[in-house]
Amino acid sequence: MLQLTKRTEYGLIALTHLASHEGVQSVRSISEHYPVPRRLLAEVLKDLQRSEFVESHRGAQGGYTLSRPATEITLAEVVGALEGHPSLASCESLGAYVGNTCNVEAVCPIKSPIHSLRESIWRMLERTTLSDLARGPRTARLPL
Amino acid sequence: MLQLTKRTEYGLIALTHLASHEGVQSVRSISEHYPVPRRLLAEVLKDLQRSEFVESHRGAQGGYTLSRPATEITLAEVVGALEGHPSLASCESLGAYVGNTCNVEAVCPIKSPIHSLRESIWRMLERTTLSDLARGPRTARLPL
DNA sequence: CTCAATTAGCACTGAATTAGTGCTAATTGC
DNA sequence: GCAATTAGCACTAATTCAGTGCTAATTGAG
Repeated sequence: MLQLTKRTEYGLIALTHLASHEGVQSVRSISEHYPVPRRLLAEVLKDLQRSEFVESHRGAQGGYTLSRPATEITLAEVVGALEGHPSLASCESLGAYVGNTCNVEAVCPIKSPIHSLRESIWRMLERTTLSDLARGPRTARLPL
Repeated sequence: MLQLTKRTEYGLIALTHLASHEGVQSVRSISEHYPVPRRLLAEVLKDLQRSEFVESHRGAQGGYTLSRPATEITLAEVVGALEGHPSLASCESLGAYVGNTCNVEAVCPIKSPIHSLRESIWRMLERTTLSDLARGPRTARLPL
């Protein structure tokens, strides 16, 4: 289904929030701004900490901060960390195709085109940073 | 998971096959060329018939043909028909957002950017036709 | 006119993925 | 000490997806 998972979506929301709000932000304070299951948001932030997109501050008054400038965090990195690099079509990965070539008709007819499609999507994600998202819904003009 | 479903993949393979093979092609004859579950391919072709991408010819010697030139069938149409237009982020569809605006922070910080992301992917799909796929894996240079 | 090949329809099962929750421990400012 | 917070991990429930079973209708060929 050519679409991002909720986790990724929540992750992007959280990161964007961090990008546009100074200081340590707790899960509670972030979740108060968006209609998002707090608990799930917490899980995602833990993931983002493990992937080192954010730094965590434990204890009371704790929370998260971005560990890098928003201009240096690309959507490709975030999406890649939260849901892995997509293969778009299975013929790109393996299974039906042995030794990287279709085992019946020499080469899968759609393999390479689909591959370039994915590459293009990915390049788009690589060109878009958190600060592009943080610019806000009205002014945002993504570099696509 | 930013990736196409098997059904879509099979559909694209079938359509590409039809685009590069003259005359009526039965599910059997198509499936003999690719490592694809015949039965599932048949289901997908039925869908494609309902969406009027192909014309069916019933009875012995029956099968399918493209109902339009391959140059006029875009990936966007096919993907849209087989798996619906992706909303990418759930805040675009509904649920959390009432009346098209986020009910907590006026506007979701990622809504519009995610929206443009999706639009961009979609435009990419709209620029790619079946004949681009049918050009074959080696020569294919998608108009991206 | 019969038969085999084929599409049509539709429901179903099982697997995989995703969404979301429960619980407890560790940390830390106040 | 205590309340707020992150850490970790396991688990359930919901949804989506892949694939199959079965039967009817159609039609060209012999």
